[in-house]
Amino acid sequence: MSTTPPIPARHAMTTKGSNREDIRRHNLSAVLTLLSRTGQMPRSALTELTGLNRSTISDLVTELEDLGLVTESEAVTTQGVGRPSLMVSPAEEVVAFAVNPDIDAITVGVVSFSGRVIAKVRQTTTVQPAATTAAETANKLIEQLRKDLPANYRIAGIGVAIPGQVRHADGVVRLAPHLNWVEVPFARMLQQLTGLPVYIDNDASLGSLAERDFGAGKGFREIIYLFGSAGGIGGGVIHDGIPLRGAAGYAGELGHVRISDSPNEDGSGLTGTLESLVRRDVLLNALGLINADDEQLAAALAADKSAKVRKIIEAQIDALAIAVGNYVNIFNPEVILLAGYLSTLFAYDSDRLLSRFRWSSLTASQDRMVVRQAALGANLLMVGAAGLALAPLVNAPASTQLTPVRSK
Amino acid sequence: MSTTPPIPARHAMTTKGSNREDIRRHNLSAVLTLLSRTGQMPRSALTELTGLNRSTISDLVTELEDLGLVTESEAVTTQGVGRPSLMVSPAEEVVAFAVNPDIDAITVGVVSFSGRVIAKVRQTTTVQPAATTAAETANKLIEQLRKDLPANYRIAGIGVAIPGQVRHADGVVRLAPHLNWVEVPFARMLQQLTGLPVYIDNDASLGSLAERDFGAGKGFREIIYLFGSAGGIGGGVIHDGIPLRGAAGYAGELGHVRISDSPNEDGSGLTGTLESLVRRDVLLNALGLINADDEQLAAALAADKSAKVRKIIEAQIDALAIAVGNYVNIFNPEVILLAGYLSTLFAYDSDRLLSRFRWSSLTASQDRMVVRQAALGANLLMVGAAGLALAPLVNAPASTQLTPVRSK
DNA sequence: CTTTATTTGTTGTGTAGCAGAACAAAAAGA
DNA sequence: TCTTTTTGTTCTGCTACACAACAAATAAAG
Repeated sequence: MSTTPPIPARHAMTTKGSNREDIRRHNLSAVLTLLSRTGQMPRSALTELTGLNRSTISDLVTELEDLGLVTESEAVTTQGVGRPSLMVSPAEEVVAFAVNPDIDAITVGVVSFSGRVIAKVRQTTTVQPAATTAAETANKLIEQLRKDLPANYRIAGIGVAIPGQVRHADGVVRLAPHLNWVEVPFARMLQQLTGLPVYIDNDASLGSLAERDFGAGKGFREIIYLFGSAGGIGGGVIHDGIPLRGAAGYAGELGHVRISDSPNEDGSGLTGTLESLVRRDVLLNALGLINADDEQLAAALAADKSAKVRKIIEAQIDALAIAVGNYVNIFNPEVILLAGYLSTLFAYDSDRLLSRFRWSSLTASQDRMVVRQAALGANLLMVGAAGLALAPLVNAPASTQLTPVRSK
Repeated sequence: MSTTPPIPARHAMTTKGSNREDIRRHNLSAVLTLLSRTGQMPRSALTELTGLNRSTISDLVTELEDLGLVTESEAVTTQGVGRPSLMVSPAEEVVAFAVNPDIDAITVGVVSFSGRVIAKVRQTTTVQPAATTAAETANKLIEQLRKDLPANYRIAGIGVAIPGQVRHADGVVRLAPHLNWVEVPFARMLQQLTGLPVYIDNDASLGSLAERDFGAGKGFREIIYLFGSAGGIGGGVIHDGIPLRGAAGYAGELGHVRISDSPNEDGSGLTGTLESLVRRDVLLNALGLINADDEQLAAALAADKSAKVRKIIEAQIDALAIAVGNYVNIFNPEVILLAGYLSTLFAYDSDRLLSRFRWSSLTASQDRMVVRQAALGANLLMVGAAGLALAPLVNAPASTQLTPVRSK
């Protein structure tokens, strides 16, 4: 008998039964997931990673090939004794559109199955686009991108990243403060314009997914993602490799968590929250900048040696450290990813952040935990949003419909 | 085509393949899970709830019966047209021991598979029992209870609820402040004494599980559980029906989250945390009580009308409201369960708590969310700890070994 | 009281999908 | 050139589920 059996990973799961079809779907999905994460992989690696039999993998890959989702090719490099294994690659012709409406611009991209951004267009807008305008602009940009795609490409759908709260039952934007959208059925609007299936979620949540699959969170299963932008602070939580969504999809509002008695208000009117204390605009102001991206900000920061600026930034780092400590206590993550403005703060004085944070969380929870800067840059939301639209395909390869580029 | 396809529940799961055995295990587990939660159930209900075929359920139930895990009996009450369905019940002879070492006493119980506490003994101790003493006492009590069990009973194992942080990789108590245990391999110690498999976890986490299965959290999949005791404030998070454990098992330290600039220290030396502001002992003191259980406290509270006491308790309610608001923003739960001392606070002035909390969390996240008092009383930890020990059996009914009461 | 409709348990058959074995193919090394 | 190693292919077998046919047990209708 084993000394101390490990606590079972899943204490209780679903009480739904499963049958042969579920197995097949799960195995097809497992293979396709591996391929979409790594780009390409020999068949022998698939057998090893899935634990399935060679003959089964052969069968699965054949089915995926028939579905047009993967291609097989002779191995170019051989790495050892024995017959070389066939290389399996995700089909480049399967793509998804990514849409990101924001205050100043609407960005639309085409992203391939393997996470490569094929094309991207950005249309700047006048202040605060109305939802209908945004949907029409997005539709126009999608049509434009669609024209340039080869005829044999197929589309999984559209993924939308929203700077706000999205109800995932029906894809309605519950509240997006900066866009001034309230209860906007954006998914439905865009679906009706484009005829494509539309998937929608909060931007920070999608960012955390992209980082998990292709960025600094690769290989981790417990991730806290904190993203600072001009609009405020958003968050995403990955638990056991899966995003935490909550009852309606609003989970992960890590910026709106109260950590102080300060009367400062954040973008949602809550006082003493992380977002109310860590403010990009305050720092820009102190540096005499009006509009600057994160690179320009970092440069200005490196140049400025004034005590005033240092004081501001240190106060913000201290606030961030408290929040990070809180999330370590709550989630016991493997890694905390700081993105955007928060990444800049971390880079400015990581020692201060780390030492303060160690002071404000339980020591046990800090075991082997790391704080990191996020890795993905400008294409973050494109990859994340497209990943959302591609998820149904990856989860159920055989039963997901794809739309040809040229509609009949 | 559907208008707006719902966001897939699981964005990405494991990349391990599955085979026929996995199906069988999953289905046996699904049936047994349903039975252990509801006590008993007709076969027809099992077919409906699992979605499996009648003949398959017949097969599964037969196997579980052969394993001695369930019994079938003629339905007593008939409720409608048609042939009455056979009633399936979890076997009463399958039990687990529950152990809960605390400052003042060690409690051990026998809990049946269906969540019934068959017997319970409590041995008071002198201050702060050393781990070895606690293990020996627990072993003695287990032997005592074991003697009284009928010979045909079988034991799944021992579940231990620890008031502290438990590393779930090896069952070591990382830190239990009130017991003054540091890096104690309690699971291994108890396993060596008893010869039974030992499972161990944090007490509040186990409390949340018990409430999910048998208490106020029944039927919910997104639960925040906050428990106030003499020792401090613990928490448990249930996400998608599964407890949130984090990288090492320390997740859910909801009492040690900083919500204020106050210099008050909590039991772990962190300042401004929920636990530092919501203190049972402070209230007891103000009421002139030395040692009182929650009932006595509530009674004293009802009798006392002094402004001083009201002020103390209102400050604590306000602090609790902030924390509750934070957790709503972070987790977007369906229900928040307040247990122990926090339940008393809630009962004292629920309106104040609710209105304050609504003020400190995002409105969207409050949609259809409820705050409730926990339902389980004194047997909470017994049921939770036993559930932990029974989990492997429920998850893999066919391949889990049970130990006979009389060892050969 | 008999007949009918309804629901459930039982039994036998069909089948999808995975494992495993045997064999062939393609590489490296002796 | 021969051996060893690794992988792909093909065939067989088995398991576990769905489905259909039938039997059993009830309530309702006549």
